[in-house]
Amino acid sequence: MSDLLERLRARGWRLTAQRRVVAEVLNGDHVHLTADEVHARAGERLPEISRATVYNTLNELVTLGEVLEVGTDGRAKRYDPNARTAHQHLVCRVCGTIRDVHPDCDPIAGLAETERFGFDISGVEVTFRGVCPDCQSG
Amino acid sequence: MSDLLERLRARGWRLTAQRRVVAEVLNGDHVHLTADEVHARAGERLPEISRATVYNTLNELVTLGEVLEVGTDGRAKRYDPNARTAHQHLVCRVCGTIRDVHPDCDPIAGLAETERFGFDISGVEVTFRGVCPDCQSG
DNA sequence: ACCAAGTTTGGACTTTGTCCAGAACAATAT
DNA sequence: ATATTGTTCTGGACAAAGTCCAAACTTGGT
Repeated sequence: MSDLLERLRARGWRLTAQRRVVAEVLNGDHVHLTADEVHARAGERLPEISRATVYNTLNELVTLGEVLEVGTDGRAKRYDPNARTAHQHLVCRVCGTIRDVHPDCDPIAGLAETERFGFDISGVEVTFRGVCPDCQSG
Repeated sequence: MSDLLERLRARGWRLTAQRRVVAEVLNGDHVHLTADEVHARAGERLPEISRATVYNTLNELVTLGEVLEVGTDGRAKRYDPNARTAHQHLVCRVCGTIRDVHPDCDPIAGLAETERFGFDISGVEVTFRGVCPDCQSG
């Protein structure tokens, strides 16, 4: 459960009609829409919303840390509202479906000191690649 | 050492002048050029090479499995000739520098059966994010 | 030398995303 | 209620990254 609106309201973020529909459209589990999909779905509820506003809002949400940008495998960025629980992604090589998965352990711990090249490491992204059940039969 | 040309010759890949310069330009350790950088450098040696050819060649190399596409954090894709040794990437959040790092263990093993959603998993990409020594002083 | 197959070219096109100036919209003060 | 001020939204122009395509060119085999 990600309750994005809840969190935004709690932060005192100015909630306009446009921002509300963007947040509503993004909310949920295993949701990973592209900016264009967000624009299309937001447009169903608020026909006049502009692409620029969708992009601006998504970027603000990312900056706030309430939404994650994920797994551009060459195509458009996708946005994941589930930014509060550490998780990784499992992506179907055929159809592009994304599932959230939850690691047992912290992958940062697996990186030896000698392999850090003096970097100050702040995060890690793990993307598992595979073929989903639907695409295996094809 | 990645010896890309060596490997390509061994596979009997038709080695034209254009393909040769692309492969030469890519060769090395910790090399992660964008398609545009490859085009620019290839152009120094073979001025008439076209962008389309560079893209075609890079995509073929990726398909062959001799080169990896990496870490488009919103910017252009980068190409890594070191596709034969399992390794992961460490990316500077400030300047975008990429270093290759070598994990101790196979991260796929860390994904529980119940978290696989029926996928047939074939690979994993791990990207560590941080700030490199040069950018820490800034 | 000729043919067939594979490669390269350059330009047009598509997709994804940013930028900007002006219009519209809150929220607050008068 | 009205004016003021700062923020947000809009739509269109723009830019970057990459794909597509038909025509021209190479290459290897006979």
